[in-house]
Amino acid sequence: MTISLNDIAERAGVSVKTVSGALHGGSARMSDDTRLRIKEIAEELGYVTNFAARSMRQGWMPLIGVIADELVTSPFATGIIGGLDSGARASDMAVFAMTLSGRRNVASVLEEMHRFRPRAVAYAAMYHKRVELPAEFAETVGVMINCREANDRVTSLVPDETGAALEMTNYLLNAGRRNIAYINLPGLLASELREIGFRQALDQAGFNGTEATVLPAVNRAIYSDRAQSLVHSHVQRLMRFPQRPDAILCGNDRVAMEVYAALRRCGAAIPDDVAVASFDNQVEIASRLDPPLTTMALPHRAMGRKAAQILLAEDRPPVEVKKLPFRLVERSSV
Amino acid sequence: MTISLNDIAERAGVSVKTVSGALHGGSARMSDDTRLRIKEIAEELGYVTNFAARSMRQGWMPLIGVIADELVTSPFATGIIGGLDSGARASDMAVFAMTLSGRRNVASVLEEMHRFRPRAVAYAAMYHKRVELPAEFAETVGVMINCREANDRVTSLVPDETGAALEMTNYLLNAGRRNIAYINLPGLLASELREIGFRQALDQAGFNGTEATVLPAVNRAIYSDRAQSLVHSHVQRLMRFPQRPDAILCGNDRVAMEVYAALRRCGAAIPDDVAVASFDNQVEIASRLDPPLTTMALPHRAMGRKAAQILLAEDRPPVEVKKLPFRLVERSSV
DNA sequence: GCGCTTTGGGTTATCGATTACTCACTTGAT
DNA sequence: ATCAAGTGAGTAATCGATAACCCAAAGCGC
Repeated sequence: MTISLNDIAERAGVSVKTVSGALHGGSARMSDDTRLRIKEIAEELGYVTNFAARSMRQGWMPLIGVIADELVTSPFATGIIGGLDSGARASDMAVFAMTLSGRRNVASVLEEMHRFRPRAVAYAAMYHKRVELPAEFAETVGVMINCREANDRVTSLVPDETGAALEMTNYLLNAGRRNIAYINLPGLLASELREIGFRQALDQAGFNGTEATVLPAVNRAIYSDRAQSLVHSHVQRLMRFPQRPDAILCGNDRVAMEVYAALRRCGAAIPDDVAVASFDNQVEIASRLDPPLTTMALPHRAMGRKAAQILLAEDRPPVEVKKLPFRLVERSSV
Repeated sequence: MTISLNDIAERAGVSVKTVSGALHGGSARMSDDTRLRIKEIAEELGYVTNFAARSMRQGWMPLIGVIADELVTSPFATGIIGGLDSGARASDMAVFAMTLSGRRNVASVLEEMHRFRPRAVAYAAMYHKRVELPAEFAETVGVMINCREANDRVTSLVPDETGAALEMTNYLLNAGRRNIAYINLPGLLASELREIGFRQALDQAGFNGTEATVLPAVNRAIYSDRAQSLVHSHVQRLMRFPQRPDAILCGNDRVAMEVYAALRRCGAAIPDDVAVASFDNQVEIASRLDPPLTTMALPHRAMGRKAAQILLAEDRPPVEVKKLPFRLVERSSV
């Protein structure tokens, strides 16, 4: 049997309310003497608050629910959940994640979640996308993380893809690179937005299109051999151009990995002959490559923390789409 | 305001107890007519069970708590949490994970967890290790996943490292390989146990030690250049041996990745000249390598599922250490 | 000395679901 | 016709923490 406030009250010879006040209500009126004595007894008996009981009165459990659209364990989830967790902990809340896997749909997972009466619920996607949320849940879900609700009826936190590409391209330009190729992953929302930023930066710098090249890598199965050979052939062709690129910007770190291999085969040195830069900062890849890859880190942790802030705010702020900045991680590939 | 049984009872003109019986108590005595009518009203009002309230009587929430010793997001966690989740769902339980990060110790995280009154608690490690659990928690934690309690006072589920190495080595022997080198990662529990299996298999096959070689890779920072060069130099030396190995068994998939690169530099073909095999089945690596890597898959999912079974069993089985078998994933590197 | 405020703490109702107990009304057997 | 068994459903207590409300004693100004 677990210890309850009642057990402590009995032992201390006071009423439950006094015990409750002593342990939780910081400002409850009582002598320091009583408070201290009660705390000691609680400690001694090994009392642990029963959140379920408390929630009967509060109406909610100190939980932030997260509906994740992939198993909560992609390398990308680390940052989101971690940020959410640190933001939640600041308000003595815990994060409770449920995964949208197999044939479970949003509606059923949300209902399952609501059985636990979380204080607030967020929806998190593993990669930047648009998500169609059934209309009746637009109010239930407080924040979309790493995704936008199809009709923007819910506050969304997404990476500022375009801004990141702008920044990274300018970084390459500032490093003296003039002939920049961009190997993209078509079909992904992130890629499309990054491409916009890339072009913007070149426009602003006064370059016209002919000096820059945008080439597609393969979208879906980036593990397959075809993808690899596609990047390889792109790189080979690029290196035979009269105006050989002096920098290659990659859609993400995986593409960069293939570009590294392709450049090595062509005998091009990184960064001396060709600088390589990329997006995501998938640490296992980026810091492992030789030379270590300069890349824009996704603001996963920041999105998580910000989400907690928004969800736990006193008054829910108006719906908006917040674009969070990437962080430039300088390694030695530029 | 959320809907309660009371609201439904009022609307249906019956008592709460009848509503409770109709919705949850499968065998409660009442006319099908009443039951159906109540269910319809519940549906219409959007009733969602309040687990907190239910738990007041049950004494626990339908939760399986997991204390994870790393952020719940290593690629290895996928299987454990996923298995746990599928096992839990079969009993209408949810998985509630908390991470042991920063300066939070087991005691404080366990207390935090107990506030939610989970039905059972498991401890999960991200890689196979021994864990020192404070004595007072040996009874609180029901199962250790992927780790063993220092004094084996708690039922543990761990991968059968030795058996896996035995099986894989025999697989190589059956494939006609006779000169097998093993490049190990010293200092890791898993590696040491695998090495035992490797030696056992050779012994059983009647080989003496001279024909097999066990070489160390670097333990900690396997991303560093030194590690890479260590493996490289091992491989180079091996390939110059009079009795050149025809197979290299690797401590894990990362080591295999480096071995691939080293072999390529030596001009050795996989698997024609040298077969390569490994452990873990880190899919992102193993299926990506060229040729795809044959490796023993860690039983993460199985451990998770088994853990749920044990935790939710009617009567807690006696403490034991269960070794779960790996699964041989045949690709084309042997 | 009287009434008024402050301090310390008790009483009791409440949140929502469950359950032991009770009760009224049918049936069916004797 | 009467009693026993069975059926359908209500009553009220309960779980643990909290909060509104109440009360007694002490301190204070006049």
